Amino acid sequence: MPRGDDKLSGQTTPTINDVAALAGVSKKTVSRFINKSSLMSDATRDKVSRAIKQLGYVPNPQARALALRRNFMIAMLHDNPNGQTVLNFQKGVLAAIKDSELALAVRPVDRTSPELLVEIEAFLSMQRPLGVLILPPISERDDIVDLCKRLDIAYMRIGSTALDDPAHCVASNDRAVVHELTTALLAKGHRDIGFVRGPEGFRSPVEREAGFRDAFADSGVTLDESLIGQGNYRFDSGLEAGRALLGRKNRPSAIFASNDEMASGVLHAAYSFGLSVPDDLEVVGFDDTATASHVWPTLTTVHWPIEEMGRLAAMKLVSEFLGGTTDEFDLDQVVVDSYIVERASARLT
Amino acid sequence: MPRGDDKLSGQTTPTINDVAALAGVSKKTVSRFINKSSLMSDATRDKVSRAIKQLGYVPNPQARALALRRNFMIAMLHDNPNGQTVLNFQKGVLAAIKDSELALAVRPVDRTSPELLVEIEAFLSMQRPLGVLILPPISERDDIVDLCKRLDIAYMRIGSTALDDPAHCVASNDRAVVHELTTALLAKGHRDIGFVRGPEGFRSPVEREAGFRDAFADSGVTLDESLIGQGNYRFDSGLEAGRALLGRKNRPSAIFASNDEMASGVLHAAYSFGLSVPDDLEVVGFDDTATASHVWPTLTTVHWPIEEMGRLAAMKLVSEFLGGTTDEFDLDQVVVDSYIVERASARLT
DNA sequence: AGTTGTTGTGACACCGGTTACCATACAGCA
DNA sequence: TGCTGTATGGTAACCGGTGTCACAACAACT
Repeated sequence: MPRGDDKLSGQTTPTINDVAALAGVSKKTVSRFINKSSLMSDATRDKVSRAIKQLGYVPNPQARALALRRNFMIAMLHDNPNGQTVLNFQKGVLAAIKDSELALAVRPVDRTSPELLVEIEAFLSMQRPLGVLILPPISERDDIVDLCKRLDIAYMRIGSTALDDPAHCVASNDRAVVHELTTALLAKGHRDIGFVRGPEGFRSPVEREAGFRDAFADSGVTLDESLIGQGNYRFDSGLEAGRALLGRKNRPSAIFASNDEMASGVLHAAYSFGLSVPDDLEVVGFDDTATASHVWPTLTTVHWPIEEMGRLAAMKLVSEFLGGTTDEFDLDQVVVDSYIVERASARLT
Repeated sequence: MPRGDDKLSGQTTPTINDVAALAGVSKKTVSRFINKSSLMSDATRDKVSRAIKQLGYVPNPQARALALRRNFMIAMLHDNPNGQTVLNFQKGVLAAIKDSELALAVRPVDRTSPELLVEIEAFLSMQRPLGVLILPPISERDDIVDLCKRLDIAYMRIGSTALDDPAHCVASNDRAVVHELTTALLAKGHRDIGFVRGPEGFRSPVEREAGFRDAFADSGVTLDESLIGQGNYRFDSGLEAGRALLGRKNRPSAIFASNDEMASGVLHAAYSFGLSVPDDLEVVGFDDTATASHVWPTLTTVHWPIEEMGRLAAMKLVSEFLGGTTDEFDLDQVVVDSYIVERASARLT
């Protein structure tokens, strides 16, 4: 006579109780095993391990979430600064957590909304992620970080410069690489180099601009301030700034745009003036998004390692909870190096 | 003498018990209210409602997840077919669930992996989302859909043509719009029109190609099969196919690439042959991603309403659980219309 | 040998909801 | 008035884990 359970045995997933019963221990002991408690005898560990394997037991994340008051997921908080960028970052994060049981929740926000903090708090206290990855530019906002601390949610800030102690941030060295690139342009003989700045009020544009200015200072070349144009990281702003720069009586011989999208805009501006790139004008960008290799001519740019940063940030965040898999990563690492990618829009050598 | 609770009153979030106590009812009654049970007197409903408002009570999703065996999130399953596309879809989904308490989990998979189904099953049974949005091309796989049914997880398939009953799919009318576009090219006098096909084995490329062929048939023009090149939706394949087409003795006067990325590749091919677009060659793409407006000349393309599809799909999926907010949407809608966007790479009028 | 300290294990309450089932109150009916 | 039926509310068990704490076993001390 079949037991009630039997007809469902294929459907029903084993619980911690089943494992405990099979191993002949209490559920607490199984829980200890799952959480890698050191207070266990090898004999017990073995019994439990065998039972788990035999039943194909997998702990229920919802139950753990309730008991631990944390969901088994990490969240990405961003302000949609650049579509491609977010996607690349996301790719890195997903690569890092692929083999874990974690999910990735994506949460875009609007930094101009007065409700920003309230919305983020609602999201975080609702979903209670294990940790949050905060992308630039909102990674610079201390109020959001304070919120995470108050809610006791781990966080990782992504920036163009270190924003916090090493345990809580991952950064790129924008300033240094822009310095390098600008120096190369100066060494090539360019004197009138236009610069298209990113949006005001955030650090990444400031860093990139600082690298540009540093290079002039270090090379002893005077920077013509009127060659610095304002943009907002978007295509149209690059087009506009490019038109303004190229419309001058003595137009620049090279233009550095703070990101690829604006650099594409500059290319369009150049074409609309009938200029040929790189013969009449050299153009460089920053980010190395797909756009950089799809425009014509292909963009000489800086590879911004946003995907690697995503992977590193996720690893650092997750290592607190999962432990172990830190082999291939130095979790104290903060800076991921950018590097120059030379393509057709500017020859640097 | 302060009670123990008091010093935490600002920190601790109210539970269903607090609401029940304040309203003077049992937690079951509060639960009934939350789940919109009809078996309640107006007086009780009012008491509970007031208490909830007063305490600012929000049901704990983790607890509900455990009891209901469903997590309050929806998942996006995709095979990273095109970065920009996934991002745009994601945008639509997020717009749809913005005001709900749902989270969006993103889960890329590798359709060539032999472990595909196992991985998806692990993910779904682990996270137990309310529903899954399946993007093309894996939306075409019935085994994944069967898996969802078996796990009792709602699903929504996204495709270039209806893939299921109206309750479970959202589609675009690729075939019709390609027909329209091709017809316009033919009407303009083009006879040798190159076509760059998408990857083999999936429906969307087939649909787009079918629209192309239909237009020739309906216009009574003979299609030169050798003008059909194979691509895989990626830039490089467009470049290669473009080179092949343009290297022929009698090169085509227009090329239709099945997506924008390949169309960009075709543009590069044209430049490498010293051809001017649109004067020597007209090029059209498909998707209307950011790339289309960033390349030079800007691409005449088809706006593929992937963002709108994301919004619609999410609304349809979520409406089953949340009810209500269906005002602005026709939830039986399956097809979202694409339309032609005329830019500089081809003039159609 | 008796005391202390350390380590491994289990009993039980708890996380914050939902569901099954039972207990009322009250209306309609004979 | 008593009986039944239907609303409504309450109780306890449950979802599947984790935390606290008591306790047993055993080694290392006086």
